[in-house]
Amino acid sequence: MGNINIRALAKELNLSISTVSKALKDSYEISVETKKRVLALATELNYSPNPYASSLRRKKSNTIAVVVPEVADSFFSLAIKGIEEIAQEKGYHVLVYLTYENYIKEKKILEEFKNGRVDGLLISVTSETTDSAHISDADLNNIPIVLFDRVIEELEMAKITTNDFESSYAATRHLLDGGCINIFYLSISKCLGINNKRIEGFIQALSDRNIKFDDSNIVNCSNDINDNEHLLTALLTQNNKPDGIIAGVEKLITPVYSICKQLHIKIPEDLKIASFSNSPVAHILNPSLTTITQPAFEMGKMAATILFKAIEKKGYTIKSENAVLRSTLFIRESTAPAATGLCPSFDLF
Amino acid sequence: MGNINIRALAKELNLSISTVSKALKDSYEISVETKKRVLALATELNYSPNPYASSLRRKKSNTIAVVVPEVADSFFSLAIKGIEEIAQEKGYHVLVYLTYENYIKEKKILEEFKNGRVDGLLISVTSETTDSAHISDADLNNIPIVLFDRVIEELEMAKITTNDFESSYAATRHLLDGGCINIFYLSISKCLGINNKRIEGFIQALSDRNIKFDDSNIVNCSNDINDNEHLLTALLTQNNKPDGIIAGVEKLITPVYSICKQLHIKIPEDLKIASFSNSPVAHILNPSLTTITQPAFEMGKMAATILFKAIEKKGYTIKSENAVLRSTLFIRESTAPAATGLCPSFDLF
DNA sequence: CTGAAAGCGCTAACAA
DNA sequence: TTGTTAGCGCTTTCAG
Repeated sequence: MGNINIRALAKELNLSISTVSKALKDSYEISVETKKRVLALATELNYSPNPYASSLRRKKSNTIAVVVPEVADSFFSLAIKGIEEIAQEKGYHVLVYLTYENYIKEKKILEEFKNGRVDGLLISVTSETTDSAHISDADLNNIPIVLFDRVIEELEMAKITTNDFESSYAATRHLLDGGCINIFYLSISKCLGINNKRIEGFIQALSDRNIKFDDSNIVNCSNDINDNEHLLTALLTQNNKPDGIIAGVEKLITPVYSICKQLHIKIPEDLKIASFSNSPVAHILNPSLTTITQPAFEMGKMAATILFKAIEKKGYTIKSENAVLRSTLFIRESTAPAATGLCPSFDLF
Repeated sequence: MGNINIRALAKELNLSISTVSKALKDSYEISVETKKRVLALATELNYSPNPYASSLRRKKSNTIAVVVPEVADSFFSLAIKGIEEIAQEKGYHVLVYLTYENYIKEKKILEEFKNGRVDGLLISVTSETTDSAHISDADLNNIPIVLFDRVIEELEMAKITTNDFESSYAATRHLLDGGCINIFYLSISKCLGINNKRIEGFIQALSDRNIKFDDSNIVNCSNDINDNEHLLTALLTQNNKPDGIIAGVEKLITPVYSICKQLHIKIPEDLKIASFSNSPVAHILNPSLTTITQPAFEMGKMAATILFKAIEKKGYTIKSENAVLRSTLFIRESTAPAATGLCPSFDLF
């Protein structure tokens, strides 16, 4: 009934509590005979140890926390999947927290980790997060932390990222090669480091080709769908019309495509589009979408793997671990050069 | 430093442990003055209570578990989001477990809940799950359970589902109205109740129109992508070619669309397609996809809300709660009748 | 209004 | 090889 504990087993078997405890842990101190008896009764009575008693005593929760801005997004879903897979292998439990791109929420959530609730933390910060004191705080409590994807540069902690500058550069270059001369970058946040790197890659590619541009070529989108629709409609109807777009985040593709359809803007003839995206359906979109695809699942796995290195080896520091994985540019129809038909999709790198 | 506990506060303030404990809980027994002092020191020392000590003592974890087959899927992502939102409101923590459609894993995961780790469980079973003893077991441990989407009929527990029969019927009817006479249903599992209801709706719609069909009109897909590609290629090249497809699950759409492109099968002219799907990009696919869309986010919220009713009111039973939410049929280009252009999408019900 | 004390269920010294 | 015992940090009677 759940209320069967180690004491009940001990009583039933005429053994001491500690003997039972050790037997259940398969301790070498206990005779094979006794172990058998204990195990038999345990399974018979459907005994299951109370994890919190154990956590309290051992100061170990066997639980990790994953804090992400969003889950209904291919990147984060895949990352969580990677994390969960490793955690399951290691016998750990995974607490998932969503921040909804809200810094206050993120801060409040991290408060919960200063007290032994989790043995480690994996986090990808919100687009509002500039201050990182809340993360340092968690660090001060000696819980190992791995930042992934949306990291904070200044923090001296383990970081798993992708080659954002290079992949953004490559995508921009690809649009330029296709004949674009007025490309706009759709950004999600002014403060996100990862976003800035992507923007830098974008700008560098333009500079390298001596294409003129200014701040207005960077469009700051919001987290609100309606706002974005207005913003994007304005962008696509303004005088200085874009002939190319790089979307810094997957969720902007739906409104962009919809608006183009509405306004009869032809992709890729009138407008070429590439997006950072992990959507599995990019290649069956109309037209199929050129994407910069991050190895989300692998990032999750790697982040978790590094975290467990710190958790398992006490005192071992992972603070300088700094993996940069490579994204892949999948070239598809949405960026096909003029007068060409269907491009087969392929991996650029 | 995390090792600051209630005892340290008490010592510092020359108060007893219990007074401090009560003060922190804002108990009416404690003077305003004392409360102030306690709170002040607590914040100053960055005190945070140990959740597991509290859980152990109160036999309450303030944690719920969500067990789902998959997370890189729009339906489950959205459902998790709904659940997490409610949990956050209530101040609960959410443990997420993925079963990867593996019954053994599911069983092992549920084992963990017989001991107070969680105060409640939300589960959508794997496509392999036929036996439900593991779920009844968890129930016997008095932890409230809400089954959602992929439920097990036989279990007398709270269930949140959608009108699978009706929506499948409506989708099939829609294909028939569009002129299909040889529709195939792509199924994920022979044992899943939800799947069977969808199949029944499908069959009923065919029967009602006196369309002949047999078991071969139900194609059992696997969880392996490669297997499915072969299966679907075979289906689309066989003599008895389908002129309509209903996909019982979102992830089959990518291979179906790809194969059609490869084989130059025109959608919707040669083949009309409708799919159960929560993908946000259905309407920008090529061609845009007719979907039966479940209210995934709302289902998650409702499932969590019902769970909390049971958690919060001790002894209150939710076992007979049985909400059936309505899916929406979004009619789009992939099922457009011959010679018609673009259909605006609308809600059929 | 405050405090003493028992104990949630388990672990780990230490003793026997 | 087994048992005794002292907590982990908190909550909650019950006394004062």
